[in-house]
Amino acid sequence: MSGSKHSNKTIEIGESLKRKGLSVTDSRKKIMQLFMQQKGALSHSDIEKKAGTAFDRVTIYRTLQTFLDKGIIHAIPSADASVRYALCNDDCAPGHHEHQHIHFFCRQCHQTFCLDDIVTPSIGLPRGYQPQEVDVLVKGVCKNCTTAKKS
Amino acid sequence: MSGSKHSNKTIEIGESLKRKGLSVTDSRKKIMQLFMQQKGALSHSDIEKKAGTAFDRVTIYRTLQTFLDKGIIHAIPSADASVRYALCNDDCAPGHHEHQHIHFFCRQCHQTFCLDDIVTPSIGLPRGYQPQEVDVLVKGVCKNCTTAKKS
DNA sequence: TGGATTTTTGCAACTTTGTTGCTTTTTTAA
DNA sequence: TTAAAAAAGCAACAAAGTTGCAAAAATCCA
Ligand SMILES: [Mn+2]
Ligand SMILES: [Mn+2]
Ligand SMILES: [Zn+2]
Ligand SMILES: [Zn+2]
Repeated sequence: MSGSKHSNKTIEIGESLKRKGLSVTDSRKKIMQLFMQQKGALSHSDIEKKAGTAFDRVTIYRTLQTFLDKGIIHAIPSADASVRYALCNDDCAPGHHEHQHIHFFCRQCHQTFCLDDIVTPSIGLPRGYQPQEVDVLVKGVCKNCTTAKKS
Repeated sequence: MSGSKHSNKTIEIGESLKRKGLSVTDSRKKIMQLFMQQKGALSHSDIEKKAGTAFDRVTIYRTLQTFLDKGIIHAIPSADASVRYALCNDDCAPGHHEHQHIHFFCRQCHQTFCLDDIVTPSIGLPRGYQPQEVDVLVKGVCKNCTTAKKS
């Protein structure tokens, strides 16, 4: 961290928001930063905890919705009613997400990861079913937790 | 529900609950029946609507939890924070669900179906990741909606 | 079948999560 | 620098989920 008013990263984040057609505000910068710092995905309540009292709950809801709309983040399905979000790294556009990667939920550290290099398989469906999108969620033990245990 | 008349189905449902080691109550019979009548999966609120004022909300929560624990139903992941449930038709045991099938969410009728004949693909993961379970959720247009449109 | 024992239910009170309308503040663009 | 537009904060509300406890029902056994 330099002593100057703006680090490079802050400038980058601001630029990135502008490129998506969004005005640059403290909460958007902060939430974007949280996603960038984070290896795993974040839920609403994760963000609330990490952001502390800095922002109103409502602002977080609205920011997440905006980021979803603009194709900045995507929602990751889960079976426990707690949706998590992660940055889109493909070129997702406003109104259209295009993700081919799968997600991994670690039962040990309870983090969810985007495995960007693992492409979703094509699924053979019964006659009449028209697929538009495939979500794959693998549960197990993640890389970090596996190697941590070994040593 | 406790009249003198018992249909075959009612007896079957009671037997089925007993086999799972559960006592037979009105709410469990009713909720079990709803799942059996239904082609698609049911959310908590679906059940609340269909059951009307017959049961307390809390009873529905507890019944769903019990059915999950006993391996009678399974939870289906979704990206919109509304978990749906469907009957297990494999031999799921208390404490252990074993499902190999995929799920299909129809964007037109908003129903979720178990495609019991479509087996989950095996996914090649990066080194260090240990998979234990694979959930596949395909979104698109279901068979019913496709054929309905054609005619 | 009756009645003690165990289990489940309903209720109330509460927490958490999510939504909406409105006012003030901040950001943007001229 | 200022006017217009957008976002944030606030409050009030609605929906979803949890917990403890007393009443009701189901099970068990003599
Ligand atoms: Mn992802
Ligand atoms: Mn299923
Ligand atoms: Zn892990
Ligand atoms: Zn359909």
